[in-house]
Amino acid sequence: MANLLAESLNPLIHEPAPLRNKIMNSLRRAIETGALEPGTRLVEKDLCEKLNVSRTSLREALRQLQAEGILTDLNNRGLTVVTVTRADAENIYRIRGVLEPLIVEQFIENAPDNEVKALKAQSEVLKKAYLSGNAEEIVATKRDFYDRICTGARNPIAFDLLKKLTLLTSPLRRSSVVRKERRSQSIAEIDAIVAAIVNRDKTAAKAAAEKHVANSAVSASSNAFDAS
Amino acid sequence: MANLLAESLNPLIHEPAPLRNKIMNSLRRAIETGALEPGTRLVEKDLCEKLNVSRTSLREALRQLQAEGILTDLNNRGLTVVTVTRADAENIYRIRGVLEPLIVEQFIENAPDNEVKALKAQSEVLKKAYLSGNAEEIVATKRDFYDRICTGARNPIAFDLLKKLTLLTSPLRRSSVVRKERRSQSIAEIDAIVAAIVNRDKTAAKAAAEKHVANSAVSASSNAFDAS
DNA sequence: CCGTTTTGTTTGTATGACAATCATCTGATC
DNA sequence: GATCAGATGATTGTCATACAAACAAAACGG
Repeated sequence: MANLLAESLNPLIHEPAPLRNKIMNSLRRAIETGALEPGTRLVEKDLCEKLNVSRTSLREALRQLQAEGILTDLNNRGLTVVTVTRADAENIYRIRGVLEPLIVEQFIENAPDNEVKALKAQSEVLKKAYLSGNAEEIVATKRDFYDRICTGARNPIAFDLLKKLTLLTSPLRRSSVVRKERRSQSIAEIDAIVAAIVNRDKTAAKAAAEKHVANSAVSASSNAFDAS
Repeated sequence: MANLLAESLNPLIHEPAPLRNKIMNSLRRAIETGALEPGTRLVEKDLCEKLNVSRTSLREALRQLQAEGILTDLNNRGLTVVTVTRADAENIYRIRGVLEPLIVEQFIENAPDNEVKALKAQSEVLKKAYLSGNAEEIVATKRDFYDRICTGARNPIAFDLLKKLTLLTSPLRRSSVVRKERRSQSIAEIDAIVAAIVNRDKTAAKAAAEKHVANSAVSASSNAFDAS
């Protein structure tokens, strides 16, 4: 019980993170969850009051998010949550379509056996999560899965890029996890990736990763743009 | 003469860009040219005095550059110009090795004939620049060449990523242009890319682009890390 | 109803202030 | 002379306030 308590308190106690980082995380999460929809205008004074921070700190956080591409400049009239057009989405998925195979390739090159094993285990957890139906659990588990691959690939720069890119399309993907057909498809695709990784088969793994991205793309895209 | 004068004054006259953007550009250029070497600590007060700006604006610019990865956090002790390790450099070139072929592919898909023609023309200019020997001219011309490809590819997001990635490795590449062997090699590689593009041959163009990145990688890497 | 002026809102920039943190120097003690 | 504690200083993090500039919307006059 002491463990549980410590675990739940640790993140909050004596958080030495600069305030602007907390602000960034807060805003990022809000965008990720849809609390801040694309196109929403961000008025500094309002945010200051809601977050209870000074304009100075808030603006620094905004600049950082702006540089990440999540917020976009609106003339001289402040910032808005970026609206990802269909063309943007296609471009993002094209990029992911080459970055994720690269990550998988580097995972095969650099990850020791125990990490491969752990990845396989995590893929089983993910499979169960897909079947269980809990959307939040799916998202969390999938994130863990991806983190393992990216960390194992020993390419933090690509990891960073992918995080930013996926955040950009999070508004598109939000409702996409729910669809049952896509779920079983995802399971098969992930199985293929993991299987190829276990065999240390780069070509197959890259192909599987690319296919997975391509399918995610049509799923997210049809979800966000075709629906009327 | 009026033209020359206007050209050199234009960037300064009535620039409605926010001050922080000017600061960013100034710092970026300083890093690019080596005036600010990797590892240099950035002290806010000093920079304020040198640039004649307030700490508020400066800090916002710093946050933005930090988000771009050019500046890195040093504990709680301010910012430094990022030092690209050998591993980092390899990773960056791996990423460029998949992004640049993608861009070339999208150029073939999306660029109209007149842009292809203009690109070919620009490649001739670049070739001449390589032979002339003027380092600054080479860099400027090459940048123009790249800009054309990236713009023609209609993928501004990838363009943006590439700009940031290449800026990161600019300290490595700086002395690399000078070497004569690399120059003639570059000419051949770029010719191959352009030729494939003119033929609208995706496979060949991607292969040529990948090869070009790979060769740049060994050149920059041997230059920066192997030399003692 | 349209064009102009006024007003209000919001961002951009600057200044001054203070707390917190970390580095370095200093001095006392053994 | 070495080591440790405390004093000192430099630097960042955060805040409140102020004002100019740009822009939007409302008010006004024709």
